[in-house]
Parts: sequence; structure tokens; C-alpha cells
Amino acid sequence: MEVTIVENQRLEVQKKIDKILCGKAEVESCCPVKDILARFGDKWSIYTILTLGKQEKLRFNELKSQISGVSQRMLTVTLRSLEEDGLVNRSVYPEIPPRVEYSLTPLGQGLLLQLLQLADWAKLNIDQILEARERYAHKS
Amino acid sequence: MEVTIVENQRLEVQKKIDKILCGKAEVESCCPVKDILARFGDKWSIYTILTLGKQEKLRFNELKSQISGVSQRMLTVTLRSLEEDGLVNRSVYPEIPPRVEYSLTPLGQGLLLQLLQLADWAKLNIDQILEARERYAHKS
DNA sequence: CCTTTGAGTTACCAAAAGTAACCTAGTTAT
DNA sequence: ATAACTAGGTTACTTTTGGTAACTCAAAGG
Repeated sequence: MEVTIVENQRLEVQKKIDKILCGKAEVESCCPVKDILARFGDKWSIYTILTLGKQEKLRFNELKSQISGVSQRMLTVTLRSLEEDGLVNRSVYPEIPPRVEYSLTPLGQGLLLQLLQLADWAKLNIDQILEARERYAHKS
Repeated sequence: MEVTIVENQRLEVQKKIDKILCGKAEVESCCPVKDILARFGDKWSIYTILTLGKQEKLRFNELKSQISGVSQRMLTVTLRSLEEDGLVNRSVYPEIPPRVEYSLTPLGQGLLLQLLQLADWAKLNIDQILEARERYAHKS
């Protein structure tokens, strides 16, 4: 189970990371990947995408109740930024009271698959992390 | 290239997400995966792990200069929390001036591999995201 | 004895997130 | 006919977090 990067892997990994982080200060609008990671690098975006993955469509208040702890304001802000990036669809039905349905775009579904992998890793390694926290708490 | 979750995949995905998010309000300390995602869900943690992936060991100021934009304070805070979670090793050499070397633990290297996949996805889909932002800016 | 050095702290200020009240406008209940 | 309810927000205000700059520590070198 122990994953270690051995030396012959390292060069490959280094090159990859260099490309991702654009270490060499590119000419124009340096490193868009950083910019994108910064976008869904906050917890509400991740939860929102995971929650939207459960159903095809979800209304605002359904999302709000399923994402425990999110405030109304932060949910709107998060959904707007995901919509701006083309990860989420927002369909407004002009009724009273209003009805708004949110769903993942194909792009958003692609990101969902990546996040599921990340979550799998988290689930697999959670015990190690909790142990490490225990150790850290005791040694200090 | 278009990734779409078809209906027969959805049930599987739903079950997976339910497990990850612990929808059914578990007895004690509900959903550790949420907790963990919240930890490296900030941008400095992601950059720090990616940067530490480039070399086996890096000293504090080397890290600071390679992670563009990070402040001294935020780097210490980020490194401490990664150390607490057992993702990063911190070795202090009792010299004057002090020398401190940081490196990824095997656990951290496992997370690095996940983040590389995420970054790959970002690189692959960046054009679509930038297009979506253009559209959003114009339509408003 | 004054400066430099690396790896931090501390104090202070700005920016982001959380809280709670308010808004809209048509439908139902009183 | 007016009051309350509805869903999906917005606005104003407070608290928490992040960023900036100055300070610390202890020994070596000038």
C-alpha cells in the first residue's frame, strides 16, 4: 500500500510539475492552471460539485440543505463562479415563487470524476492522517 | 473528448458520493473525508505539495521563492498543517543560522499523485473554461 | 560591537466568509 | 382586502482569515 516515488520516477514527475506550475515565467497570463486550481480549490466548490453529482438536477434550497453548513450567500457566490467557469448550468423558470435548477455541465462532470478519485484517496488514507494528527498533538 | 455521465453510471456515482459525504449523518465525528478535503482545499497547500514534489528536500526560503506570491506567515501556517496531517516531514538542524528541510512523506507523495491528475485535467480543459468565462462576461 | 543569516514570530490592517434581516410578486388562507 | 407564505436570492453588518512589514534569536564575520 505504501506509495513511494522512486528515483527514476522523480525526473518525470519534476518535468510534469514544472509544466503545471509554469516555473519558467511564461510570456502572457502566466500559468492558467494555477488560476484554475485556485478556483475550485475552496471547499464549497468541491462539496457543491460532489453534491450536484448525486442528481441530474437540484434546486437551490435542495442544494443548500444537502451541503451541510453552507450559508445562503456562500452558496450563491460559489454557484455563480462555477457557472462562470462553465462547470454548472443554471436554469431559471420564470414562475412565482421562482424555480431555479442547477446541474453539472459535461465539463463539470469531468471534474467530478477527478474529485471522486481524490475523495477515494482521502477515504483510503484517512486513518493514517488521523494517526498523524494524534502523534502531532501528543509530541507538542 | 466529451465526458458525460450516462444513466447507468449515475447510480454507481450516487452511491459513491453518498459514502464520501456521509449523507446519513453518522454517529460520531461525522464524515472525516469532508474534514480532510477541507484541509488541502486551500490553494497554498496544493501549491506547496506540488512544489515539494519537484525535489526530495527543500529549505524554507527555497520553498518561499518557488511558490510565487506566498507570504512567510502563510507558508509557515500551511507547512505546519501539512506536517500535522503527516503529509510533510520537517527536519530541523540545530545550527546557527538555522537550517530546516521539508520533504513529502510517503503519504504526501500519494496525495501528490492525485493532485497531478487533477492538474492534468485542468491543463486539458483550460481552453473550455476560458471560453466559458468569455461567454459569461459578454452575456451579462 | 554591529551587521548578517535563516526561519520563523508578532502586531497590525485589509479582504473574505458567516449571520441575519430584507426583497420580490403571485397564491392561498383569514 | 390584507396577511402570510413561497423560493431564491441581495444587502448591511460582524467575525474570521489572510497579507504586510517589522521584530526576534544566537552565533559568525568584519
